[in-house]
Amino acid sequence: MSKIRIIDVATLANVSKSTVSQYLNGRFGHMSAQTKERIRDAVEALNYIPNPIARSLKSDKTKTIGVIVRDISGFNTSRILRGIDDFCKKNEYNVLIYNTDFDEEVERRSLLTLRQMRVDGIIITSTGKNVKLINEYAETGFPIVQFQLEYNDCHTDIVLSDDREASQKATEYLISLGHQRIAFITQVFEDNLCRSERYQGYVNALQANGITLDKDLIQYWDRETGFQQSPIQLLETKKAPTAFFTQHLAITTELLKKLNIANIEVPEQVSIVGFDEIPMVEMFKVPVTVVQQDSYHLGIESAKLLLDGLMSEKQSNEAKIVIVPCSLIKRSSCREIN
Amino acid sequence: MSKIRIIDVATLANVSKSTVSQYLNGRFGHMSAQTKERIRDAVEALNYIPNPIARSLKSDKTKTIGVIVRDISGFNTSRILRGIDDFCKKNEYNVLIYNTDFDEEVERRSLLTLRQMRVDGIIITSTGKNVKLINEYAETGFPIVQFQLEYNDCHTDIVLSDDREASQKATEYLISLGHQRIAFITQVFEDNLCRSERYQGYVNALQANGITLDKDLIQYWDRETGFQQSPIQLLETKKAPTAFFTQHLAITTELLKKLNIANIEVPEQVSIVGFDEIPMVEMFKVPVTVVQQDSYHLGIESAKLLLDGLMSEKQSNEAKIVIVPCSLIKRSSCREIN
DNA sequence: ATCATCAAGTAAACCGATTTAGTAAATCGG
DNA sequence: CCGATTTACTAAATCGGTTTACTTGATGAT
Repeated sequence: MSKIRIIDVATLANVSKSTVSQYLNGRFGHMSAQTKERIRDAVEALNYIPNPIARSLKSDKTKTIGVIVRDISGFNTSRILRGIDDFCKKNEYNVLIYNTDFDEEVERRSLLTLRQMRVDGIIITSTGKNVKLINEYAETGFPIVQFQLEYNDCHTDIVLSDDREASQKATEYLISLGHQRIAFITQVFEDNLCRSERYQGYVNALQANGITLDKDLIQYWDRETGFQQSPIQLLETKKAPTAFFTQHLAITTELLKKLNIANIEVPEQVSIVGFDEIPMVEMFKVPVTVVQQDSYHLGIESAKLLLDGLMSEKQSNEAKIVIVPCSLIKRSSCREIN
Repeated sequence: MSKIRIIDVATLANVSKSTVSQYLNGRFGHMSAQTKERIRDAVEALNYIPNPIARSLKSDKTKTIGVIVRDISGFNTSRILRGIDDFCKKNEYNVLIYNTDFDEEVERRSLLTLRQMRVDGIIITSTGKNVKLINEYAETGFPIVQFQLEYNDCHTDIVLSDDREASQKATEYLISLGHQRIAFITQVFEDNLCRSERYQGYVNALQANGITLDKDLIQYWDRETGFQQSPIQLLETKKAPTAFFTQHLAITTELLKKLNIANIEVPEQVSIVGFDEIPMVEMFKVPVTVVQQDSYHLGIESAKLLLDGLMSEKQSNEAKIVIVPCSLIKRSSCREIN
């Protein structure tokens, strides 16, 4: 394999390696047309490709970015990564992926390691526990982009789904079907940016339609402890909701299971809208209507934001925000009520 | 960030950079205990970490491997990648992922690019169209591991699922439930290693149980053209199968859809076993019994095989094969018949 | 004819490590 | 006590490029 070095090209073309280097970097100012041609021929003849490592050493650029995610094999994450990768490869950047599994210490080490590896920039969806380090990176001019941000105090460029808007639209859709009592089931959203945004969207939709917010319909769910109040019980109260708006894939599926066990029919007895697309939903007993985040685009936009910064010399010092719209995928889990 | 070089450490410790380099590489043979200590302190004090790029340039090792897959966001693929990545990170190797989308030209370019990038080895699940190039790599001593191999003429190390065994077990399971007429629905399997293996497993199971193979029950399916013969029609023939054994996730789901439309109850009217786990199956109307490939382990074993080769100097010249067992996940899509 | 300018190209330093070949001082054997 | 060996360490070459500063010969202006 390619053991050909710049010196071999130089020798064959009868010039110095400096000149070949100039040629390779498109600086033809200081060479005659013939020289240029001879070098071109030599490069071709030897099938020469510059050693990127040697290049990196001198230039201190690796044409590689780091991406820190929770789990590469997540349904959304893998799509986001695909977007990031597609955009990077198109621009001849490589991508180094680091998994954190939500572990803040692993995240910290990943940040450190990636800089030691001399990546040109980092895209991260963080645990929110390394805010200081991340902001420090950003402030010292190291290019860093965050997506799916879950906390507030952020000094970096960010890419987000249009959570509030999407949540509002979804709620309004239910309202348009006649639903007035819509349960909003969420993980705790204090200090969590996108969850708060979704809550805001829900509240806005109610307000815009003159429906007063009933705190009893705001229900919490937690991965460990499950539902704060059993949704089945909730349906038995006299102020029972006619629809559920669930804020997480896991919430949607758990709810579905519980309803199934309790023999409550969807959408006949209750309607459901979920946040986040569910793999294989169309195979479910009741395909459920969801807000779909455009994960692939989230990836593309993150990469774009980062590489734009890398490729245009002058960096603006104010943090940029890119919002990616979501879409409401209507399936058969909602019905119109009178 | 870390602008500290080996020379800074050397200066602080009052030795030459050669000695520091020796120290860093654990060759303490030629230095006194005090010197060693002074260097240790200096490294610590400056928080020095060697520049991996400079290292790579001299050593011609990048501590990075390339992985070529069809699509990073596939359900199985993403898990395999996670396995590969976990093993590599544990051994301080980095992973560069290339997606091919089944495109042989993209695959060829990925192979070329990865070598130009000087990766230390490659793990690939190939389209089967670049056999020559891959074998050429292997024969020139470049470390390369293939997994989920779909063709036969292979000169590299490989990691495979135990397709034949798993298929046999699954078929025997159906037989043990009393099924004698089991339809085997597959993509064309000529020239395709794992598909042929699965077919063999099926045939073996029948044979071992004294059931004669009925060619009419071998049905082909194709992504473009769908089922060779409608499964519904097949069920109406007088030699109808009592069970389906589907060889691909897409076949399983398409079959399920068709049966649903035709109002054929599973498992009451027909039993089903699928090959490959299906995301969210437990949410299906009928959770289906499947052969599950242990994707994560497939990844681990691939990485292990490659890194073992990289880390132990002497490479054996005969290609190694690692087989990873599958498991049969029993759900409610099969019933016992008399 | 003479000095300045410019075009075309090169030698050498540099990036930050590793490795080889070598040196000075201490130790050892006889 | 002298040459040989060992110990502890270093100078310089090397990896394969990029970049800077310099050279040379030709052209142009006066």
